[in-house]
Amino acid sequence: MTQSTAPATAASGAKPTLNSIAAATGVSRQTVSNVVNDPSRVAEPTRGIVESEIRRVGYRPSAAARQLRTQRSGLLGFRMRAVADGINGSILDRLLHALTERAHERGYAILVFAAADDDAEIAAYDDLRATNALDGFLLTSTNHGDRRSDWLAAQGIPFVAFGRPWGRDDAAHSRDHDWIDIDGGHGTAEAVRALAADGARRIGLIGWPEGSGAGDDRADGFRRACAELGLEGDLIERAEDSFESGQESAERLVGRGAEAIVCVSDSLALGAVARMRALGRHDVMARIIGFDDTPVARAIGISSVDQPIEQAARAMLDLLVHRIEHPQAARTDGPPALLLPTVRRRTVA
Amino acid sequence: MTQSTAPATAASGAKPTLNSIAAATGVSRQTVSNVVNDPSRVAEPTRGIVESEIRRVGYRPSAAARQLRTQRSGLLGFRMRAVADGINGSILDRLLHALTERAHERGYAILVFAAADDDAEIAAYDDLRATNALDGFLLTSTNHGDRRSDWLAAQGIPFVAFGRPWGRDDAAHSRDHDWIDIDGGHGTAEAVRALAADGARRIGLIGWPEGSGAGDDRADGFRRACAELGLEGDLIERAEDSFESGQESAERLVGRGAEAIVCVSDSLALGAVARMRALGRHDVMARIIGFDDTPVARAIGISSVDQPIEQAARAMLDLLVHRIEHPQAARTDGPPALLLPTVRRRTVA
DNA sequence: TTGTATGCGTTATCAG
DNA sequence: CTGATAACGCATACAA
Repeated sequence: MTQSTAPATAASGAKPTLNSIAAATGVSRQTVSNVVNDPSRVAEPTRGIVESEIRRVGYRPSAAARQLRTQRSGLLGFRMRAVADGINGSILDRLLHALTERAHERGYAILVFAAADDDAEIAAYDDLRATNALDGFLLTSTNHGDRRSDWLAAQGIPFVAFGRPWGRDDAAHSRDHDWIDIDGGHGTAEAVRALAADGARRIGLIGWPEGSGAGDDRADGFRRACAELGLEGDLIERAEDSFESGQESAERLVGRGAEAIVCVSDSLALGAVARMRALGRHDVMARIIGFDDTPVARAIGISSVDQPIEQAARAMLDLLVHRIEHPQAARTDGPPALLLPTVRRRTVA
Repeated sequence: MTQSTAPATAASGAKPTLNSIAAATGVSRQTVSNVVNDPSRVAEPTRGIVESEIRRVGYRPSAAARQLRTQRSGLLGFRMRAVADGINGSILDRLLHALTERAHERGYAILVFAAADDDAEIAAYDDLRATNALDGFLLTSTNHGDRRSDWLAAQGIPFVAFGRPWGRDDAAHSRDHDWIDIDGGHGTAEAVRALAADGARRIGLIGWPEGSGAGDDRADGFRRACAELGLEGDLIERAEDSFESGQESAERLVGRGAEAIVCVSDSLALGAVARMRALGRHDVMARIIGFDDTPVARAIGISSVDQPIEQAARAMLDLLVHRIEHPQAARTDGPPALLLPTVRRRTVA
């Protein structure tokens, strides 16, 4: 156990290669390659010998050589976005974490890159694909008329989006490409139901400005649930995603008679809670539900809609890896999965 | 402007290569290579022709081929850690964002990988280095007797750490390897000074349990500043990094007579603020300073020590890229830079 | 200044 | 079941 972590770097001199172990075992290089890539093809006496030599010298195939030959890199691209808010902006960081682990399990690694906007992102795709031969891309924050997915699809580059193809919701188009999403509308609807079960009748929503796919979806869920329950569904304020917006919108909503509030983000919820506390409206403060179940919400005790990010990451990788490894395969049947978030109830300290 | 983003994928058939453009321009492949890698070596009539052809067909060198030849990948490794807290855990996410941008500027890309613990991280180094030929690694969260840096140094693999080589603080050892760090002690000291300037005499500290490099450093800075100012320096509580710890420690500190509190993280500060508010101690609440200047602190209005992460990222990349591209170069003179954080004063809403 | 030859480590094809 | 041969795209020494 002198070097449990570094299998065989110290002992040998030069880096082991197919050739070197072929020479050492007296078989052809091709046979060694077969032992590595398709062991069933080589008969037992030989295979054992080669395998043990491979272990002995700690041979690892060269990704570069393999990539040169196969035109595949085992790399997946993920664009880093500037953290907008940081409170719930962390949702994408959680996603990246989860994707990294899942990718590793499946033999892929993730290459992160920076891009200022969607056009820069497309340029980066082009570049990374041409030079580094990335096998596919992981898209986030899709939106109406997203040019990125169009471009990738046109190029025939495998990718999967976290987010629906907004704006092309007829059945035909929704299968335009692989995607996975979380049913935000279901989340806000559940939030409304939870609040109603608490006895609230006049429930308000603090949403994002109209026009964003995810934002409109969450607003729709809110209205749907209100209609179902026979509640007034127009207690809606829309504002950009920030603490301040949460404060102001919340105040406006209680001014309009709201007894409870659903927020489409924890930033907004945090602001709403703060303002309600400041106004002495502890009744409303106890009935605020945020979105994303961020650490802050957990700490403060704000109820929040929890998105199954880990599950989404796994699904994204399943889709993408399948697309990469079976390029010719027909699209999978049925619509892609829409994962369901869960409301976490808490009590503000 | 039909394809501003995809220079030349549509027009040509096969992917352009050195050979193909050599053939097209009637020069040798080597000359084309020179035009790409060392334009000064080729004379004007030729160079212009080749360059325009390169642009025309949108040629991009193959990273795989280049890597196979040069044994360099242009890839830097960064380990993703499980988000401990999320409130200030985001500091590493900020770092990754910044590193990604800086790396891009210098022609490198970042490969993120998952590892459960430091041993797994070392195993990952070994693996990524052997297969993907990563050029170097970016370490975070260094600690006492860090085995990762020892291993990397022993292997002669370029790397740079975000964090000092804790525990080997004699001058000789502090130059063991490249690192960059932020002077946490300076941050807490500044916080103490700011609070003292506000008139506070009995200032408390909520720190992390003894034994972590960064934690002890911040505690030291606190004591140093107290001593300087002639203040009592033993109003210290140490607890794990969480909202709850912040609440409890803060309560204990005011029980011991504290009029103001410095926290080594925003999670702790958030807890402290909440508890002070609950206890009606608005005087203390207004004199709490956190650490990391997270979005939450900004939103709530908690003062916080702001770490110059972007600057650190730039410095890390300077160091690492230099080490990669000039392997033989002597270590730079003088001690590595210790960046100074800044106190951001705010008022809790 | 330009061109020629060779090899980086691997896998695919096809023959034995 | 195994092995010889070729090619992936590039860069580096060296020759012209």
